[in-house]
Amino acid sequence: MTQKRRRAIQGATIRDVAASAGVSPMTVSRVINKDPGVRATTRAQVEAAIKELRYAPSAAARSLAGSTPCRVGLLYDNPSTSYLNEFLVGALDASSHTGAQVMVEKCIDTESADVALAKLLQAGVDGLILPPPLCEFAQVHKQVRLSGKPTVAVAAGRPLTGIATIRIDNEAAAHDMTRHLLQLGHRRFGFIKGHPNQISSEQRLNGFLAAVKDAGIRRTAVRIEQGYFTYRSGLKAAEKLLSGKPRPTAIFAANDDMASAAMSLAHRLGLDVPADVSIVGFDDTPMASAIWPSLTTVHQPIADMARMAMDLLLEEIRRKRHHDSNQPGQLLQPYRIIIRESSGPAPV
Amino acid sequence: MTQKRRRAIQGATIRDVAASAGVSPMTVSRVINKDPGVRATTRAQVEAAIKELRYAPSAAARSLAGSTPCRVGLLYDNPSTSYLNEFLVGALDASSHTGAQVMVEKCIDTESADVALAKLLQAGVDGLILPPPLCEFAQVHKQVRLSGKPTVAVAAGRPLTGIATIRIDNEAAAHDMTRHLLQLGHRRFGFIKGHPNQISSEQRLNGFLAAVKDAGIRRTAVRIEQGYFTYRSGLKAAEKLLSGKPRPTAIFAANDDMASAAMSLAHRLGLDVPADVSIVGFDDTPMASAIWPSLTTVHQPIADMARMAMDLLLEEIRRKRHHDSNQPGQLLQPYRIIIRESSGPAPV
DNA sequence: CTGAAAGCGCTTACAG
DNA sequence: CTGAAAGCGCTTACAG
Repeated sequence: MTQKRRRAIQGATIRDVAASAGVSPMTVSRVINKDPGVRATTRAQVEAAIKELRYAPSAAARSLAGSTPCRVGLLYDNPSTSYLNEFLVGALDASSHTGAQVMVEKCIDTESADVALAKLLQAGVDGLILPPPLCEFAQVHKQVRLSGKPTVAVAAGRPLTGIATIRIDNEAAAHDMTRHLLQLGHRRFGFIKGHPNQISSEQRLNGFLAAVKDAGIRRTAVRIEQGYFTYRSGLKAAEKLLSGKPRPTAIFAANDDMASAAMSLAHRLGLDVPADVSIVGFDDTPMASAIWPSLTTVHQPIADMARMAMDLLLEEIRRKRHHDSNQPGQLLQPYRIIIRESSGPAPV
Repeated sequence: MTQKRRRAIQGATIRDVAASAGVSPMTVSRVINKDPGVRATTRAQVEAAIKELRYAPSAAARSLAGSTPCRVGLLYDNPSTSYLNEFLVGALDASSHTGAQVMVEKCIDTESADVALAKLLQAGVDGLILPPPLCEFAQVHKQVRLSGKPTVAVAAGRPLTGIATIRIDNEAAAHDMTRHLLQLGHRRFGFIKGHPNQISSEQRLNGFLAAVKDAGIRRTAVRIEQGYFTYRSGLKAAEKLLSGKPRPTAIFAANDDMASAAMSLAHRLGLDVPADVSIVGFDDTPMASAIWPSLTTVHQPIADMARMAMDLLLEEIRRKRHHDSNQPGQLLQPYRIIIRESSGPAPV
């Protein structure tokens, strides 16, 4: 070997990790690819070395060598810009770690979902990631199943057959949030529903209704308005709720965008939040802590869920490749109630 | 060789072309890379073979072998969630088209910018993309220059030596927007400045002041408050502006987040937008069309700028590799004034 | 002006 | 459960 090794600007390689962990490159490769046949202790050592060396597999090498799925299609159509923001950060991050090439397509309605999906499939994606609300459209499911491509649905309302999902327990979260309002003494409620095309909308409403019922509140003290997860729809719904007599002392919106709209309207009507009316949301997008007063809401780990979606998808692709016919993974993530400034004691 | 060659889904390889043209793979490589040192007749033979075999070089192999840059670091620290959203969509898209691996790091302040940058460099990125405001921090510039990595600054205030930039003419845009307000009859103005750590803040202010001055408006009819590009800072600034006597009839905020905050406050004070006060922003983030009334603002092609940043960066990396010492590219993008509902005739 | 050798960082296929 | 060998398709560095 008269030639010396070319520059090492590339950072750590699989060989460095192997040396550091005291195993062969082959074993490192197995860990990266989540091969189950690696002893737990070995895996831990390798993972530690990966972390320490900040090792990121080379996408080029993996795809050259042949195994890695390199293309992941991400199809989105999300009305909430802040939700999407979080999601993309997670997706981009996962893409950089896994070396997968994420191909993004946006669509505006169900019609264009068809076209966009076809486009992704033609580009040769190995699998698909569907953020809400696309992940809940029956038509999209059908097309996805037809394509035979492994798919992960994020924040789907419930487990889906043949499609992996990552979600939280929307009903329990809404129930907990409502209990928070009840504990503050609220007895007259307004609820702004999410888009009817998403199961989670229904689940959030159900959690709310169950908690209210458990507390012995009569249905007449509860007003429900339809929203569509957008700021604008929240504005309309809040208008109806706040002009009703008697006025609710607390409004629970099924996402942060609508809660924020409700707050804006309350201000325009000269109401103080939370002295006159408490307003709470759902998702804990960055907007929740940006606005004033800051929003009490349900925290959903959106970026993490996007990251996990990528990992789960790569796993599914491999499973399918090995003709493993188990049901796709179904991950349930934890949520948290975040109490900020927009909720307070009910006015006397 | 007991092992047989793996599937040939890839189509023709450089070896096939070489064999067909009766030369070595090396010569084919030279032709592909437009190396001038190849005899014309040889080149012609190779090109014919390439055509005949429909040969397309493998991106993965090229990048592995060393010619194509594969890793791009994206360091961000942006207070505006909607701006970032747009930016990431563009970055993710460009990443999928170029096949480059984008490694994302977030930092919270200048201190952590140091750490985050070091992290990216250690991960072996070939170049860096800096969205605002990082692209304007002197300390970040210094560190970037020290690293010697090709870098593209997006939406920097002005051309930077040694760093490629993509930007719009902030001053001209602010000037145009102010003319729009003047044409509507406004004569008393409030202006919410952007973060002082960004040159564009100053430029937007300057454009505004120049237009106001050109129109013969006295400085006493103009109130300027400091903001920091965040919703919260916009709220504070708007509070000062709207409580002043006489009240301005138009407020120009240096970005959409602050404009949106000003609108929220105006509503809280019982003012109608635009009947009592016109409010305009800058950036045209998705928020601008989400809120109500929708926001008149300056459209900046954020996602496109992120996409171009990626292309420009790959070019810079190649330039640097060939020791081409020209000044890095400086791209100026067009802007547009988008007139929506939040601006109207001055109250009489 | 052209080519033979070595290697990029990873994986598949095989062996133990 | 783990590893040694061969190879993915291309390029850099060297030699002629």
